[in-house]
Amino acid sequence: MTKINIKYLAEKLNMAPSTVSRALNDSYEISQATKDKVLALAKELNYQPNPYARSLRAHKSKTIGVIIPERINNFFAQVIDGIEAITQHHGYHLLVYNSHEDVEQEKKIISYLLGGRVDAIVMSVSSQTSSSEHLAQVQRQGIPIIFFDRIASDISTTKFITNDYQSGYDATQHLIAMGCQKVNFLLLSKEITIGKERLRGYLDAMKASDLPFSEDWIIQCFQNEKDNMELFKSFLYPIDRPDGLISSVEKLALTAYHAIHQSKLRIPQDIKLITFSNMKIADLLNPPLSTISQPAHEIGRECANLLMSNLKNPNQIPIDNEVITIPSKMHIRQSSQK
Amino acid sequence: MTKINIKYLAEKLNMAPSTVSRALNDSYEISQATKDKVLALAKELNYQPNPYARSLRAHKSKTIGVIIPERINNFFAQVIDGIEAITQHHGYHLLVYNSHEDVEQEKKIISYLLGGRVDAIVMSVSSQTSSSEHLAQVQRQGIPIIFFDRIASDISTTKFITNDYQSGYDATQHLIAMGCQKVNFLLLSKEITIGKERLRGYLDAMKASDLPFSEDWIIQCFQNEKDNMELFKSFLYPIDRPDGLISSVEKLALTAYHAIHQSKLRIPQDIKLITFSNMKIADLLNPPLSTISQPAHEIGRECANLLMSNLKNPNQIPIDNEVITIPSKMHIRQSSQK
DNA sequence: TTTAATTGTGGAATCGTTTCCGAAAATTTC
DNA sequence: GAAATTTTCGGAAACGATTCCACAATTAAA
Repeated sequence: MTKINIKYLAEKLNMAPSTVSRALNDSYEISQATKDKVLALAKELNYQPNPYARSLRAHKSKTIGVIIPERINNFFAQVIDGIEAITQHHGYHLLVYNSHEDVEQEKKIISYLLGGRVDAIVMSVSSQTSSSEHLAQVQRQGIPIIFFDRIASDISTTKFITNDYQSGYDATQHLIAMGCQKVNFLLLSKEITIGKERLRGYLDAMKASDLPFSEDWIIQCFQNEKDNMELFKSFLYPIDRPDGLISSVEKLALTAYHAIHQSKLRIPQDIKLITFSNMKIADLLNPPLSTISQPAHEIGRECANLLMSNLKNPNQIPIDNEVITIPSKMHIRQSSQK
Repeated sequence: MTKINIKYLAEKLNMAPSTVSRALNDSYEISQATKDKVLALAKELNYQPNPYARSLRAHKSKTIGVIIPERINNFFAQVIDGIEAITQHHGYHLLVYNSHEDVEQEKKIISYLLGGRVDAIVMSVSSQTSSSEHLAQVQRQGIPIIFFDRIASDISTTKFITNDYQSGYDATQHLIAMGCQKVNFLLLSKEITIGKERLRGYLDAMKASDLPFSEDWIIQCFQNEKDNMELFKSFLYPIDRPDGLISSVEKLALTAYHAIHQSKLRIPQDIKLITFSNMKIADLLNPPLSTISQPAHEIGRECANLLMSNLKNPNQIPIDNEVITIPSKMHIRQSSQK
């Protein structure tokens, strides 16, 4: 099978490669007659330009790198769908990577992307990520990078988050209003910003209430599900167990559901629960699960829109250093009601 | 910012670019002394090879195209995780596309990939896909393509599926054993092979039983959730409603759950239900949902392993035309029991 | 000591596309 | 009808890495 490239077309047409290239790109310098001939043959032979030759020449890859900490997660899947919805129209492709909540993995992925494989990166950092040196390096290479949800605060760029503080506050207040006396907060890791913000909302709401509070109501959870199961059971059995739980991520809430069921406790009679989650079927759970859902698709679209307009601009304007908040929605269901 | 490429390194080191290249690639022709010098400078300046120059030269992109019909779906997410687990070790990158169950979209994606952007494609076809001409074109271009789950039977390549027929048969038999007299089958679309196979299993199990059967027990569903909700309610209200449901895809089962709840029917007392699904939290639903779960991660790994060994081989050996079956597992939960 | 083999390196071509630079050919202007 | 444009196209360089080919320099063999 002979490869059909511009040179081949040029020979067939008895023209110079430059002419063929210009005709294919609809250059004003080429006569309509020539264009027609070239386009006709190109279509007939089903010519497809080599993207790598183009990228090499143009120093643009027309691809965006997307790094997420977890793939089996509705939130991230929706965000990627949102990104793709926009980038597709601009002819961009998506290179998607899963860091599995592992900094080392994240660094490795970043290093792959440093050679110019992508024109920009949009990512949500892993829960382990504390230092952001590897992310700063990306910027030094001149590759635009933006964050969503789990952001690296010390990198100067635009970050898209939801109103994590307010949601944490509201969720806590809601549980208290429903009669909870001892609301615990399930935290995946202290490193990630959203965890911090959501926690801050929880803490302020606790302070604003007349209820007692103890530091050990903040439950520092593990990455591992089994460890968490042990942990949860251990604080569910005692007589002074919590009567309300706020989970900062979906995964922990589901493990909590399992743990509570196994402990023969009833939701919401014995313990009420609300979680941050984009699960679609929260209302099908037993009992229906109260959630705070993030506008995932919109976040993805906003990320992509920002990048597209930045990349379209030939003069490398740095991306604004700002945090854009897109509000979440609280869905009160049975799991957190009286 | 000056770009650090081989030529730049060569100048700094007073060597020829060819020497630098060979040193970086640890060629046997280069002395250790030279290698050391080159590697040292490369590390110091954090040299990153340009992947596009490489791809252009080598006619290899080190990227795999992955096309799925739905991103917000545990099964496909797990498959991609499985693919990535393997390809990563071989230095391959994943370009992921969502066809949104739309053939036209699928064709468009395929056309993007025709220019040599990817070294191979692994995909699950959209439920609308009946003709496979666009897929045949990929092969004619010399790009290996393999399928999983939703396969294109008439394309000569390896396809990974689960024992759809057997699972459909077993699930039907299970419902009958639980006392169902009228088991309906929810089908997303007749076009897709898994739907067909699962349906065939259902039909054979029905035949093998002593129960009556009618063609209209096969419920042809829509893509749209609202339409399906109407449809489901319409057959749930009558007195001769089914007392058992098999759903060929997760989405339909969840809509059915909603419809059944709204119809004030009880699962499993009034109607039993089992579905093909890789949902992790089936046991948290109300009631816990019986599922047939596919070995998604393993399917992904198998796909990737096959491609990696095929791509490693320099002589373009065509991929075997065979169907490999990896068995699913049936998880009986409350929704389908007495 | 001469010849042959080995080792280490440089020069240049190549991958496929785009674009800068020129230069015919066609057209317009005076 | 000559000069000035404008239109249309070809040649060649460039992007960055790899590799074929050539050729010194060194070492081994005769």
